[in-house]
Amino acid sequence: MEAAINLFGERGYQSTSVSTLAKAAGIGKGTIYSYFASKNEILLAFCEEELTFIHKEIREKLDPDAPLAEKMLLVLMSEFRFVTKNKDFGRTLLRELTFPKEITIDKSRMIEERFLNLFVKIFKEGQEKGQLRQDIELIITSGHFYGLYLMALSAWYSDRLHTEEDVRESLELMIEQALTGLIPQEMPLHAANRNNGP
Amino acid sequence: MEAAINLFGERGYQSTSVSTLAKAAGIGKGTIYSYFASKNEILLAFCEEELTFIHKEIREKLDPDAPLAEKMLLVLMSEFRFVTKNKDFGRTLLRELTFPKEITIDKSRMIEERFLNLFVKIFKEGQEKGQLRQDIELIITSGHFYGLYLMALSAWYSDRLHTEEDVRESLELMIEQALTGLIPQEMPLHAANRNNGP
DNA sequence: GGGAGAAAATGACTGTGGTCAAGTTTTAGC
DNA sequence: GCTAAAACTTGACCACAGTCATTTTCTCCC
Repeated sequence: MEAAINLFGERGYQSTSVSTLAKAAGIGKGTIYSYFASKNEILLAFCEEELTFIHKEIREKLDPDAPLAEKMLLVLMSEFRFVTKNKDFGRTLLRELTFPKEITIDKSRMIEERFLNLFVKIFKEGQEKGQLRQDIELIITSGHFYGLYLMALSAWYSDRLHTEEDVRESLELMIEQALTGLIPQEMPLHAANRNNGP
Repeated sequence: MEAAINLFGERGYQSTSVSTLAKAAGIGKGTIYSYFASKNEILLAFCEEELTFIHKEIREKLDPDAPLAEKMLLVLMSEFRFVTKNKDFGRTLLRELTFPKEITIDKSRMIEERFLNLFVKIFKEGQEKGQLRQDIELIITSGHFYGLYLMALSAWYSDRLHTEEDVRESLELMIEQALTGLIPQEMPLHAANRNNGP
């Protein structure tokens, strides 16, 4: 892991071969594969270590009295900044986290669960403060926001959003939409659904 | 492309090597790389062909008078079924579509744009029928729903949702949340935001 | 028809992730 | 202290994606 952090930091993830990594760590290549299921899993393990640190940092920055939208934006943008600090690193990590191979499912889920738990915790506080509906499943709501985060990342990787500022704006809008809802606000849901004309 | 469709169908994407594909097509391997930037781009090209067909099918199934939530669920589930028909195929495709390498950004964006346009079209109809707020940017709303779709797929690939039925239920809940909003419905946004206790 | 130059096709070659049979070290029982 | 089994380590080896110098084919003008 030490060697991995150094080499990935210096030369990037893609251009560090497993053989090089093994040599730097002073062990055989095969040994690496008896501790990690694939090269990508090394990345996940690295990410898991970092995440502890990042999440602590986020918790410190979080103002408990801030509006829910502001809290979520802070969390999502912090994660965004971390994961896109290096483009290749982030892409590989996200690919493996979001659409994991069978071989890395366990590690992937463990990491994603950390995100989701952080979300759930924030939403629970929100519910207690009356900022959030009581009749929703928080795990679904967390998934909802995780989806917005993925979308923003995807748009950034597809060059549809060019800068951090673009990402922030899009997230802000999507969060606002998620909180206030998309149907016309003066009209209850069942009426809106079957309305056939302006 | 013909050879690709056959071989990917028979042996799967991962286990079809580019050399094999070239031999089957009766051309040299290098020739393939003068038409496609990478092996993954062949997949994207294949997907683009299929998408025309899938989208036509979706448009036929869409009841124009159905509630918005129902329409979106139909669209998202159709895409889900298509992309997860074969697990490996879908994973590689989604990885490349959602977090593309520089080399495939163009093709990726072209495909994603088709999705988003389909969404925008549906939302525009929704706005005309008064099912949707007038004061929202439809492209952001489309992104919002694309995010929910990605989340559902991710949960399926991570084994957090096991069956198609699980995916449908989660999507249904998330769509409902997106439409009706997450803040308490009798309370306007600005009041909810700074409320400090139940 | 011929020849020169552009365009397209090719497959031997390279570097990589991942495997596994053989080799080495540790552990446990006597 | 000795031995046998269990646990761990290893690097030669494999299959594959992607490259590029060379060869083949096409194009167009005289």
